[in-house]
Amino acid sequence: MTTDTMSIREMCTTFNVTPRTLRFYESKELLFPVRDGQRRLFTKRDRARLKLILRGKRFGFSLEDIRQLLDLYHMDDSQATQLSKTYELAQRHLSDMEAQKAELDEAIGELKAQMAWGAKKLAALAPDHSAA
Amino acid sequence: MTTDTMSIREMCTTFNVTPRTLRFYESKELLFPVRDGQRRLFTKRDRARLKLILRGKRFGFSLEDIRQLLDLYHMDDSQATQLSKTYELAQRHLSDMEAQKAELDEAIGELKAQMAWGAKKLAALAPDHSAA
DNA sequence: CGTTCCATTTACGTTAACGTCAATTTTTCT
DNA sequence: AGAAAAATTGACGTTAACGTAAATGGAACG
Repeated sequence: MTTDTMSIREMCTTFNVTPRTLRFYESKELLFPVRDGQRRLFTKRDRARLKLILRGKRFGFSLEDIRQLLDLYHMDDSQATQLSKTYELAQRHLSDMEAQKAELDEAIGELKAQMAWGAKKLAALAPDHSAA
Repeated sequence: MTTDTMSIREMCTTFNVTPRTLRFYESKELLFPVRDGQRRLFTKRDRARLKLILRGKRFGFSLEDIRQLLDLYHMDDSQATQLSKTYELAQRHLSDMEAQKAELDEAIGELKAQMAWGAKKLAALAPDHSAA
């Protein structure tokens, strides 16, 4: 274990984000890199958080939503006063996600049906290429 | 069948959107209400499209993405030249959605695990209320 | 027939999530 | 040491997806 921390460049290539994005997330208190003089060093914790941030984004959560959810993932025993509040927030997000899953399943089914229709149309328009 | 079309107000209450949103979608060519003089009348087709628009939004698709997908859903036989292109777009979106579904399943599992941890902490902090 | 209500158009404002550019340090390489 | 490369801090710009306000125009109602 040479370092255990990563430079901003390493973070960018690893997670495919820009430096600006990492600084922005720090300014929004989503990440807390330590400092080596002026330079940022991202810890394992930052990496874990960033993974969750990027995942949350893919699900359409706002950064502010994500920031609050991260509190649940990284809550330690000392700061457990807000735990209950955070727990409720997580409950709501879980409901959202399960509803989203159900709808996603339905949408996938519908899209597949439409694509079957489209494939049929395509076949009708170009019957020559069927025996390639 | 008294009307078969809906006023902008009816649309708003039915779909829980603002008039501005409907006009905005029309300006972006996502909806095509007919006119009664100046006033918009939304057809059954508009309603079907709006449902898909709102669903797409919930999945994090941009309006431009959605606009192109709507072409697949509402493509008629005459305008089938672009069908192949649209079909490929739909393929990509379908892949995205299935990947999203897989990730969503995983995230739900993780969030549930975290919540179990949180519930345990909560129980440890307030052991008195267990026998209500 | 005047007023009140709803719809329309035009146009500027807003928020989130960064992008981009400039001016400075700070490193790193030779 | 000196030059090039990389990091930092402002600060203004940008895009998407509407919000909001002002002016105008029918129409419905007592």
